[in-house]
Amino acid sequence: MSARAPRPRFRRQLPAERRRALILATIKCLKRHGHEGLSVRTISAAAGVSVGLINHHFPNKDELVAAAYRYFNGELVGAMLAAVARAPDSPRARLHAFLRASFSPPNLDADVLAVWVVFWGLYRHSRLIQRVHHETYEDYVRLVRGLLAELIREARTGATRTPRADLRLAAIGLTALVDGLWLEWCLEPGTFRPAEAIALCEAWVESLIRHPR
Amino acid sequence: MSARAPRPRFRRQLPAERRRALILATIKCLKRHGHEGLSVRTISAAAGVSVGLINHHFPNKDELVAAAYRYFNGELVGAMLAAVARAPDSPRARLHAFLRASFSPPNLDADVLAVWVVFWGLYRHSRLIQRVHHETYEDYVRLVRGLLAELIREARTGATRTPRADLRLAAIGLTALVDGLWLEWCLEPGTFRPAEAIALCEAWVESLIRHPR
DNA sequence: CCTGTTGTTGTACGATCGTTCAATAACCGC
DNA sequence: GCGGTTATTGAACGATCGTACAACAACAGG
Repeated sequence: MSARAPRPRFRRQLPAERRRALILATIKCLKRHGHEGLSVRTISAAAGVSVGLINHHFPNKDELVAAAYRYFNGELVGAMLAAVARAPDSPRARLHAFLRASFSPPNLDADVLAVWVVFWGLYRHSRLIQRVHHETYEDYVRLVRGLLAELIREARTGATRTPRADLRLAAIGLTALVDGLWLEWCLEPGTFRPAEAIALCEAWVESLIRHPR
Repeated sequence: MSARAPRPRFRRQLPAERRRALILATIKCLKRHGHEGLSVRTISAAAGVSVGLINHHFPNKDELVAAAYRYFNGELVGAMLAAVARAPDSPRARLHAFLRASFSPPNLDADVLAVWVVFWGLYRHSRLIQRVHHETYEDYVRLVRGLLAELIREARTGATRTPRADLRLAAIGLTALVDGLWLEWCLEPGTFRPAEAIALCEAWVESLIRHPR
């Protein structure tokens, strides 16, 4: 009665699944340990696999990190687009939905900032990261510009003329304000509430439309 | 005729001087190589000294990095305070001087951002960096709040009442706008000119004072 | 049940990391 | 000039890094 139960020591998975699991583990390590979490041993341990598996699914560590960056970026932009798409069909409601999504979990999180900081640090010295950035950031800029363009177009139906240049500067300013507030909150969550950040942004846009320069 | 010229192989320096040189070398490496520049070998090579000297003047690498952070922070805040002090004695002139200093070299520099990014990345996991941050950042916040308080006090001499809460939110918003624009410019210097950033900030403050919420 | 494919393991390697420490030599005071 | 102080050097250590690779084993198709 050799009731052998040779439970398999590991489970084979399709490359796509394993790649995704490794990407998720990379982000988890980044959140937990920052830049120090970016080692193949830390990541493979978090994924519950051996060290060598990373180089089986990715040509090298940099490619894994770049894939994680692409995934992270895509999640953010996707959440923003989805939030805007769910909003009522009015320029103000869409902007509000965008701001609400910007200043709520899972984006408004010190862990998320920690991940961004690491990616920013890699940006200057990694062609891969630069390429991923340019591929994904454009969608975000287009979204912000689109939201503002709607609002300005709506306001322009009146008598006030609004020159083209305003849209460019407005988008730059709104992006800066959102990013700056987001950064500030993540660094020191106690100093203001998310609702106040949204109010600040909406007030800025409002004054921009009512008193164009 | 033994015209021996036994030129000394190195020059002894006072600990204070050497420490300063090592701090400057650390910042230089951070600018040039980012997080990868943070190794005792890279730093000592940049300073033109041997590896062992770092541990003679600093108990360990983390203390050197923290000292570099303190120096870097001090330089920034010092430059801001000096710029404001040099300005004409009017609230608007002082704010303008602050903004001009924020959006000019040496602060407005992608290299400087690279250094900040590394320090931000260390912030969460290093008690030393956290302590230095709290010791130095307070001066900066006090400066911004002071500038805004002057402006609001001046505006309040009229009939409009301006509740206390506005100063807090105003400082938060201005800091966010400045930091966000600064970050944006360093990441992509081509999209707008420093003068436009200053104009955006001043317009924001202006609308804040004229139309308090 | 056997066989081929290939996802997975774990060791090994060379490089680099931060730190230690004995030896060295530059400079000051006599 | 001659010691004494100590800033400075450079080799050595153990730990950890990313990658390569041969051996193993899980699963599918016959």
